[in-house]
Amino acid sequence: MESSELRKAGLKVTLPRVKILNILEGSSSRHHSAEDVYKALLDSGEDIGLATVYRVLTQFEAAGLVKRHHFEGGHSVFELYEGTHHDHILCIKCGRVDEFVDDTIEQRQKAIASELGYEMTDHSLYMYGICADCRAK
Amino acid sequence: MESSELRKAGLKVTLPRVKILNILEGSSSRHHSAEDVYKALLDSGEDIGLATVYRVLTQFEAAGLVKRHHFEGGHSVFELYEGTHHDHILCIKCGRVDEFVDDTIEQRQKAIASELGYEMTDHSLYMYGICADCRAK
DNA sequence: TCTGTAGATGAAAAAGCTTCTCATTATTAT
DNA sequence: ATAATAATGAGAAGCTTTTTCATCTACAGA
Ligand SMILES: [Mn+2]
Ligand SMILES: [Mn+2]
Ligand SMILES: [Zn+2]
Ligand SMILES: [Zn+2]
Repeated sequence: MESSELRKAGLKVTLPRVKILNILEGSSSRHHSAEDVYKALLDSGEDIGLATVYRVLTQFEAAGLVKRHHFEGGHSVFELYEGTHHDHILCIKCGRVDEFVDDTIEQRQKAIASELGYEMTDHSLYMYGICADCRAK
Repeated sequence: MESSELRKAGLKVTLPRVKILNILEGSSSRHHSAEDVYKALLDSGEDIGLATVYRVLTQFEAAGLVKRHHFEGGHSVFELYEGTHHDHILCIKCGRVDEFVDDTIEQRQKAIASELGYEMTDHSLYMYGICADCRAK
């Protein structure tokens, strides 16, 4: 149930927060812009402001419920955080997104940060290309 | 001489383009926002519009003279393209930027893209952390 | 060197995403 | 149920970037 997740995160259980969490959990796609979420709310008849969507997503991020990404093009996309890091590869033709984890890359990143004197706090790896479907024309 | 670089790129040799290239080539820092470049122009007494700065940087990118990056926070930064790819690690305290290349990571990226059925066209890896200086307080 | 024209520029407006403000409303502890 | 506190919605505003359009410039050709 969503209420407990929200309470656990120290957030009051309000209708906008429940509805937004519903959308993030119940959607077939995993990566949503704020606008996506807003439109889904409108479609399901909810009258929730765009400002609230941004506020709530930012709060969810701060609470660790969602992860924010900056895919090419600038604007933010959000996805439910399931406790494990992964990276992304995007099709520049159709927008398809695939996820992956590679231990070799993860380890090299740590090593490089350390060699350069950094204590790493975060990293983001995005790859762009043309997916098999799009290449098949 | 800058004029030949511009001509080689198929761009007319105009004062704004020469001045902007000067700034990119003659600056101690390698990574500049459009605003940075604009301020540098103002400081050197040039009266060049911000719109022109954006236009020229975008043209330079299209011509392969500069590479555009999207560091965390959304806005674009530009650097002269010297013919070789590299990745970046940024200090979240002081803004310091270090560059690196790691063949292991590059190869794994290619392999992963291929495993997932993609023909890779681009990739970007940014790491964030706290640099040695900033950790030393 | 002069000239015509395609292309470049500057100023201002507009676009697109995101945040802020503030009056109103909802939640929750008591 | 009440009071205190936090959340919401609408719209304004903020920021970076792009577009528009009238004016100006570079440069190929005469
Ligand atoms: Mn993902
Ligand atoms: Mn660089
Ligand atoms: Zn595709
Ligand atoms: Zn630092």
